[in-house]
Amino acid sequence: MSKDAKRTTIYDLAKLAEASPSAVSSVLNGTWEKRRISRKLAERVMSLAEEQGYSVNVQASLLRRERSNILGMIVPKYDNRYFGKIAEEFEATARARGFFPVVTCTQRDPDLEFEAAKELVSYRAECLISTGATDPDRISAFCDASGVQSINLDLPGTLAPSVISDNYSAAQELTGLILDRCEKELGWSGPLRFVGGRLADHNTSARLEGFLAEHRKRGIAVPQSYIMATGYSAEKAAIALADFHPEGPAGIFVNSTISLEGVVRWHSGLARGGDEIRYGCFDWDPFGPLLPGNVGMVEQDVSAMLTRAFELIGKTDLSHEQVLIPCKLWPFQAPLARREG
Amino acid sequence: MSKDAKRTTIYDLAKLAEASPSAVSSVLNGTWEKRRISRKLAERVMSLAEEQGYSVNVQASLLRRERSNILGMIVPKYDNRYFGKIAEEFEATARARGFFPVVTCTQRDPDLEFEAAKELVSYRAECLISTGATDPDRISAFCDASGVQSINLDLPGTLAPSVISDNYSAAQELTGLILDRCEKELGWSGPLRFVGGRLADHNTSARLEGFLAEHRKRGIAVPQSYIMATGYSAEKAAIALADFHPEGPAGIFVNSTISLEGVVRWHSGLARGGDEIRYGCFDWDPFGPLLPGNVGMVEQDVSAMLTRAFELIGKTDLSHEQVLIPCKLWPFQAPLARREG
DNA sequence: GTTATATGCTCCATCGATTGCGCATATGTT
DNA sequence: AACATATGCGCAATCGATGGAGCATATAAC
Repeated sequence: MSKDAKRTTIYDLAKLAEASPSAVSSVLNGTWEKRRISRKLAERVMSLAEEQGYSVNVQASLLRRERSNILGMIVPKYDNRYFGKIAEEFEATARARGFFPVVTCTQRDPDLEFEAAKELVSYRAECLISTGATDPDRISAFCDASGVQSINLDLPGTLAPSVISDNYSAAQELTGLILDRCEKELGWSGPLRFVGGRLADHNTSARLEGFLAEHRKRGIAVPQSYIMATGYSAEKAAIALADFHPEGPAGIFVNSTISLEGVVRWHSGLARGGDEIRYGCFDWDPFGPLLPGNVGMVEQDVSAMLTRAFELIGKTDLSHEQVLIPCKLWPFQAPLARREG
Repeated sequence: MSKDAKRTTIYDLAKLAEASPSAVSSVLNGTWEKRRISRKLAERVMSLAEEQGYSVNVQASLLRRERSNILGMIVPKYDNRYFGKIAEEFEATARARGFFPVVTCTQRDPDLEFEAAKELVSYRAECLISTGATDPDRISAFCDASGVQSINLDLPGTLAPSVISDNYSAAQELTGLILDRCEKELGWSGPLRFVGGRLADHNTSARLEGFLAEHRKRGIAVPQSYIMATGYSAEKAAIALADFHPEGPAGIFVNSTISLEGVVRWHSGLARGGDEIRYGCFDWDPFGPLLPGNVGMVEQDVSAMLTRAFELIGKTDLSHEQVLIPCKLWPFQAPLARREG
């Protein structure tokens, strides 16, 4: 069975079953009742297929029907829970709806993103979801020219509908939480510092706006130097903070878990122990609640985002609007008083 | 350009270029010099293709050449850095070698694993790499019957070559590290507890052997009740430890970051503060070094594993042996003495 | 007994790209 | 002038599956 150089085709099965290839084909793709094939022949063919280890040649099948069933997704990285969850849920949902999901990871590299998109278009994907793409419009334009639907997730574009988190509101809430906790636990009232992300990036700028709005609401001025959007890198966050040796209380709004790594590294290295530091992070990680000084995290609602994105698939009359999905804010308890234990 | 219901084909381009479809095809797939097509025609075709936004129909192309260029990979989850890195590096390496990587995440579900494998075989993948598959032999047997090569990564099987971490040695080293640190910092000499993983699982049992070997070497007996292989879940690890209220020093060997979450949750909730607890984890996470009590972690050498796996692709004369890849042990510094600061 | 209707299956063109073979025309050789 | 070789390209079969159209035979209706 495993010796055949060539794989079993419907023609082989047809010979064995003494039937025509079209009968075999219709049995195997489930249209045999519509095509009035007898149950007897159908069963013969199916058991032969089983026996011979037959599996359709998808390439041939897809060539003939003009549908690929492929759903493509581009994600920048797999190095945090957010994108990991997106990929997992996307695959599960796609499969549940009869699609073949193909997820590809493009390392935040605009050219790689575009190459991957082109590849997925070559495979005649039904729809391409660009997640956190650095240049979503370039991808949408290309997809458009090839008649492939595209949808933006996480970062918005102007040439396709976009499903994104409500960064502004959640950032404002998180800022409020950190300020409240600083007030309550340290008797100190800001302003906070903003660490991580890229200002050119839509999400970062929306979060910064929320951050500033909450300060404004409370009548707190934020010095320019407090905004440290150092990119998505633990090192850069740690370096940006390296010269910061707080003498008194301080608070930080951390943008993404990757920056959080840098902040926590800095924090744990503080000579004075950093007991008077409070921070919160716009992103979720299961180790977050265990980090000293962390007052809360924002978790983006991946399920809701994907649900909305899937609703858009196949729709053609789309206005290219942004769909905003609220986030969940997880406040953490004040740390157990270790020192007094 | 975006109005065409049908996508541009080589026949359309042939008409526009006043040439034959075969000439167009050879220009577009790079064989035109071998086929003695003039540079002049080639350039005309290429610019027309660009202009028309042409992209090959991979389905048709792959049907004709009997090569798919698809490299499939099955991973159980994207919820930790290990599998995330595997997926990322697999994709990058595959792309660099001219393959089209398709990674699919199967939620540790044996049936889903098998379905995904069947799907990839239908796509005529050149080779399927099963990572951490719960039932790798079932997949290998199926692939074998269809003439598709299969390779096991992370967990070994008997029907295909397997590239796995040297769990035994690394576990023994990690056990030694934890015991040493308990000795040095707490003046206590074990035995340690073993938390997380599944005993039926090859990796867990190899790690447990290394764990026991190191104890044996030091003449330390490990009570049966100290082995708590509660599965891959933070909750279960936390529950298993819930009744454990150490009065004196204690040490834990934690199997995987997912279990580590549970251990750390338990640890941070200890009434006495858990200052006399030391643990280490067989797995890597960037927040690890920042967790109090964590003396070190084992990082599996993803690059080396994938390099070896890629070397096996296309080889047919394979003995189905296991290739062992050494891990890296990262010892962490003793925590800065916060309390005395 | 003749005309509908149902049943069960086959024939064949088709999807788009690839490639062995071969036919012209151009250039070189003696 | 006659022949050899090189250049440039087209023809047509092929990969495997699909599905509209149609052909027998069987059963029902009148």
